[in-house]
This record gives sequence, structure tokens and C-alpha cells, in this order.
Amino acid sequence: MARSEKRGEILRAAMQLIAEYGFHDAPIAKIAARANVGAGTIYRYFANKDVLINEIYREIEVRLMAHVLEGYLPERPVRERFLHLGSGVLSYFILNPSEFHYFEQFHISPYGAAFRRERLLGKTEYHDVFAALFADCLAQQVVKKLPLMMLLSLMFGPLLAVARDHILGFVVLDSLLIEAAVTTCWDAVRH
Amino acid sequence: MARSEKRGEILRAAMQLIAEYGFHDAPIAKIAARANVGAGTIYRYFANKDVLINEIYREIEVRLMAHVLEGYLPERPVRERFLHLGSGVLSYFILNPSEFHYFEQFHISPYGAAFRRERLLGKTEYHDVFAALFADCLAQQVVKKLPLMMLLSLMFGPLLAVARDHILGFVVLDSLLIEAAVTTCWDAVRH
Amino acid sequence: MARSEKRGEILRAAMQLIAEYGFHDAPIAKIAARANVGAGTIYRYFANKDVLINEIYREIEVRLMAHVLEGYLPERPVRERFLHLGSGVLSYFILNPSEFHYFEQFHISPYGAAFRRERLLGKTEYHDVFAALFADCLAQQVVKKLPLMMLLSLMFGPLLAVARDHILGFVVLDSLLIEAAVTTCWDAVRH
Amino acid sequence: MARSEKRGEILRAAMQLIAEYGFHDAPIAKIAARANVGAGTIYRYFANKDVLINEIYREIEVRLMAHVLEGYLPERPVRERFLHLGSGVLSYFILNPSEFHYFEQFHISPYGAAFRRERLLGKTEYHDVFAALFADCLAQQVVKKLPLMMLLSLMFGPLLAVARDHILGFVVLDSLLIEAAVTTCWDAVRH
DNA sequence: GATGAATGAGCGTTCATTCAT
DNA sequence: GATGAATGAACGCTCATTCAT
Repeated sequence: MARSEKRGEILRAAMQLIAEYGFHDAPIAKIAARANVGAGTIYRYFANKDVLINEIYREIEVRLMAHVLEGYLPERPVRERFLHLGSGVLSYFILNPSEFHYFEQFHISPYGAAFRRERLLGKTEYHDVFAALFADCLAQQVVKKLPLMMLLSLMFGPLLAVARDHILGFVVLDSLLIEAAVTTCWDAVRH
Repeated sequence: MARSEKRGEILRAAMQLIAEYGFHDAPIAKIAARANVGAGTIYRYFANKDVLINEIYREIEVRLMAHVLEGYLPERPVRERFLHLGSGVLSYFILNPSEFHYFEQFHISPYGAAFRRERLLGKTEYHDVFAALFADCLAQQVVKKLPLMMLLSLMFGPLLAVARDHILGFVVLDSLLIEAAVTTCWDAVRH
Repeated sequence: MARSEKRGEILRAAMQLIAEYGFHDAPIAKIAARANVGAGTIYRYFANKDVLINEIYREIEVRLMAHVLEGYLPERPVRERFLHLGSGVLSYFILNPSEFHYFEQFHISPYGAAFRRERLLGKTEYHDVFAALFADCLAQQVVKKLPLMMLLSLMFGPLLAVARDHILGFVVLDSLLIEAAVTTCWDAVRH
Repeated sequence: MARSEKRGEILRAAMQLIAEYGFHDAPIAKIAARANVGAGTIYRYFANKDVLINEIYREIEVRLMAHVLEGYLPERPVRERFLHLGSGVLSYFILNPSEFHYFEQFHISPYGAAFRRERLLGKTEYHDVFAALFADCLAQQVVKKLPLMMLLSLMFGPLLAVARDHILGFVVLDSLLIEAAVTTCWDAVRH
């Protein structure tokens, strides 16, 4: 196995185990076994378990955004842009349920809180896409006048909730329902 | 200390610690110390830590529903009923941030998954309130024709997202913003 | 086993194992086994292995000094006082070879260096006995005019070397030889 | 780098690290890094870490004796010979503090005990120098009638103690004090 | 009934050693 | 011959659980 492959295997194995069993029941030994590497090997790629956990999140974020931004055109009307981003997020998580579970657990846990704290200082490129969209929405007065963070939550919060339902098998989302969900989120905040 | 007081202290201490530090960093010894009981005592009230963790969730659910159902009138129009339930949920979690953190961590974690699995078999009284509301909504054709579970997520998912923002300090919700949030959720799904 | 007994057993077991195998080959598991306690129990008495290692040293020092100061009369002539202290040190270590090995390893190791650094700040009661003796020696001009630390090394250094020989079986010290050794050390530094 | 250079670099790096951090905190990886060789390379020169540790000691002994025997004349009077050897030992260690720390740690540790056991069987050339000196001393009745090993300890033990004081910075030895120390050791054992 | 000292399985992590390159 | 990535046994330490008091 090549070096970069090994790193990827470790990230994948850890993500899956944590997604399935939670942070509290995904010991390094199990991760190593699933990644087909020795336990010590993990420490050649990641300084410690905390670093690994954070790295997994970053990796998911990168892949999620790559998927979401594919074909995204910042010059298109705001509604279209929102529908693109919203359905991108939804479809990514539907296609990658382990990533979704991990994403949620990370966000909710103290890891996520620490991550957000440091993130707030140095903004990422990704946030700009969303920030720009919401700024345009507000400028054009097509959405309700609410705090930006609240708009973000009102538009993407339900999408994650719906993704969860699908992944847990409570609903089965086809492309029609995905579209309906995203449209609904748009309807929620538009004037 | 009376028996039920002791039980309550343990539940409270455990909830706060898990809310703050996560499942993986809230040892029984710390819980016992915060509850002012001996570590062994906890095992007289709860068979083991897993049982305690599940019990805390149930307790939160009971208190949340007591708050939410206060003054709830099942015979009122659906919109009013939704606004009542929605703002009840939002205000309960704003008033009880530890409960909120715990609630989320539990839901997202494998504990929550196991809990939902067994819950699906025997429905609870609480679900009836929501089920009845949504049934009425659908019957009166005031909301979009979507799977019931999806309606639930589209209406309450954003409220939890907004509560999280408030608790993390990203927005400050006053009663005006709470009303705006709940109204927005209603607008999302109504025809 | 009573609480204080357990602490003593751990100290004894750790001291013997380190004396015999060195710091690098006396794992907690072995110490616990020899002390007839669980590995975790050690951590109820000592915060970590470093603390245990330092505590053992202190314990040896206390016992050594108790032995050495038995019958010591600070008002007697300096020569008699030195002979008392010198033969006390020698006989203590001959009677307690494990203590001796531990004492030496500790002193020589980085633990000992760290210990001495902090010791230099706050002097102990014990040092006063030796300091007073040397001060008297110098004041009465019965010993060579040398730095105090050097006198200490010239008088006690050889005693430890001789104790080592005995414990390793290179010589067999009887009371006659002990007296000879101590007298020799006195002769070394007297005018 | 030539073969023997590499070997020398490894010995030097290992000696310094062990001198500073002790046997228990000088991993092969650090030694390799300081010696500017790969970790695996060390195993081409030394069968394992234990062999390396023993080899370092032998190397120090060789260098110490080369220094000490420089200009040594076995036919000179015993006192002069002792002063030569004694000040040679003292000055070597003052000039080479890492060697001194290593020497002491090795001697005191189980490595040293094992080493001495095997050494006792086959005597080395070096011991002959000291043995011859002490034999002459005893034959000429210029020193007290004591076991040979004890004389050795009484004469060289204090020198090592004094060297330690200097290296640890408790005294500063100049050539005058070195001479005083060695003379004192001679005075100790002479009749 | 309540306690908290004792336990040991299991954790995250290190490191001497091997071996494919 | 030299390397350093890979390994897994073994380390120090934690903590859910038990049980004598």
C-alpha cells in the first residue's frame, strides 16, 4: 500500500467506526484493524487521536464542498444558487451516510465546539460562497430580514434533518422529494 | 436526602457533565462527585451507565413535553397549534441549554439510534400530539403533501438549528425572533 | 490489608523492583503484582509513576535519617559526631541493600537531578545536622580548608563506595571494617 | 561517512542522550536522528540496544584509560603514581561530563552489575595497573592494611563524588582543588 | 441503604526491531 | 549498505463496576 493510500485507509476506517459506534467506542485498535495497518502506524500519520478526529472532519468538508460546488455559478439568480447548494448538500450526504453521521456527531460534540471556535477567527473559502449568497439575498430583499446566521440555520437545518430521516430509513428520498425539500426551505425564508 | 431527590441529583449531574464534556469524558466518579453521592450509590438507582444515559434522555423528554403541552389546546386551528408547539420547543431549549446539548448528543449518537429503533415499535403518547396535528394539517390540505416524517423534520429541524445558534451565542433570540423563526417554519410547509 | 499497609506495600514493591531492574524495567504491572494489589490501586495512592518514584526516595531518606540520628548528640566533639553519622550511614545501607541500590540509581538519574534542584531551594532539617557538623569542623580548624560541598563528598563519597562493594559482595564488612572505613574518611579531611 | 565514523557517531549520540535523559528516555529513533543515520542503520553496527549500551561503556573506559595512562610511569614511587592516576581520572571526567554521567548511570544500573559480573571472570589489562599499584602500596606498608577492593573505593570513590559536584556546578574545581582532592584521598589511606 | 477503595480490562500511545525498497 | 515506514507488544494510566464495611 502506498503512503497516501494508507493515510486514506486510516481516515476512512476511523470515520466509519466513529459514525457507527460513536467517539466513545471506536478505539485505535479497532480503527487500525479495519484499516489493515498496525496500531502504531496511525501515529505516523496523525499526532494523536484528537488530530485524527479533526482531520476526518476537514476531509469530509473538503469532499462535501467539492461535490456541492460542482457546476455552481455565482452569477446566477439567488434562488437557483440556493437550490443548487441545497440539493448538493442533501445529495452528498445521501450518497455518503457514514460521512453524514460523522459530520453530525462531530458538530454536536465538544470537538465541534472547539473547531468552531477556531474556525470563527479565520474564515474559510467555503463560507464565502454561502456568505455571498445570503448577502445577495438580503440586498435584493428576496428573503426575510433576519440575522444571517439564522437564515443559514433555517435554510440548511431542515435539509440535514431530512437527510437524517432518509439515512435512518424513515423516508426514502428520490430526486423529486429532494427537490421538494430544497424548494420548501427556499419558500420558508423568501418574502 | 430523600430517595427520589438523590435520583434526581444523579440525573442532573450526569446530564450536565455529558452536555459539557461528551459521553466519552463524563466518568461515573465525576458524576458522583457533582451529585454529592458515592460512586456505588449510582448503581443502586441505575443498573449501569447505559441505562443512566437512556434514563436522562427520557427525563428530558418528559420535561420538554410538559413545558410544550402547557396550555396546548388540540381543538384549536392547526396553525395556532403548530405555533404553540414550535415556540414551546424553542423556548424550552433556550431556557435549558444543558438539556439541549444532551438531547442533541443523544439523538446523534448510537444511543439515539438504538433508542429510536425500540421507540418505533411502541409509540409514545407524545407522538400522538404531533401525529394528530400533522394528520389534521394534511386532511385540511393546508400543508404540502409530503411524507409525515419529512414534514416533521422540515418544521422542527430548523427550530433546533436556531436553538443551537442561540445557545452557542451566534444569535440572540428574543421573543420577536422566536416568533419569526416559528412562523417561518410554518410558511415553509403550508401551501 | 489496611490502607496504610497498602501504601507501604506499594512503596516496598516498587523500591525492590527498581533497585533490582532499574527504572527502565520496573513496569507498574510488575510493581502491582509484587505488592499484591491491582494496577489501578497504585494510582489511588500516587498520582503517577514519577510521584511514586520520588516518594520512595523521600521514604528512604526519612528512614535513613531516623537510623542515623538515633543516639546522635550534637554537643559531642566533631570527630565523634562524624564517626556516629558515618557509621550510621554505612550500617543502614548494609542492612538495607535494596534501599541502597534505589538511593544510588535515583541520585544518578535525571530524577535525582530534578530532586536536587528543588531541594536546593528549601533546605531540609536533615541538612542542618550535616551543615552544623561541617561548620563546627571548619570553625575549630580540625579539617582542611575546603569548600563545604567538597568536604561532604570526601567524607561520605567513599562510604557509599564501600557500601556498594559490600552489597555487591566484593568485600564483607564487619564492624571492625566499618569503623576502619569511617576513621579513614575522617583522617582524609582532618588537618 | 566512513564505516567507523558512522559507528562513532552512533556511540556519541547514544551516550549524550542517555547521559542527559537516562536509559529510559533515549529511544533509538532519537539516537539515530542525533547521529544523522537511519534507525535501521544502528542495527548494522550493534546487534541490539543492550549491546550498544555496553559498547558505549567500553568505549568510555578505553578513552578514560588512555587519558589516565598518558605519561604514567609504573616504576615511580607509589604516592606519585596514585596522584597521577587520581588526577587523571578527575580531570578526564571534568573535561567530559557526558562520559561521566553515562559512566555513573551505567555503573549503578543493572547493566553495570551484569557487566561487573562478567568482568570479574576475565580481568582486563587496566585493572593490572591499579592492582599493581595497590600491591606495591601494601608491600611497602605505606597504606593501611585493608582489603584491596576497599582501598580502591576509599581512594577513587571520593574522586568520583567530587567530579559529580563539579559537573553539577556545586563546586568549581581548578587545578589547585583537584590536587587537594587527590592528596586528601592519599592521606586517607596512608599510614 | 450508602459508601468509596479496589479492581483489571481496555484505553491511547511509544518504541525496539524488522524488512521492502 | 542504508534507510525509515511499518509493526505490535508492552507501557502508563483510566474508569465502569463490585463489594466489604
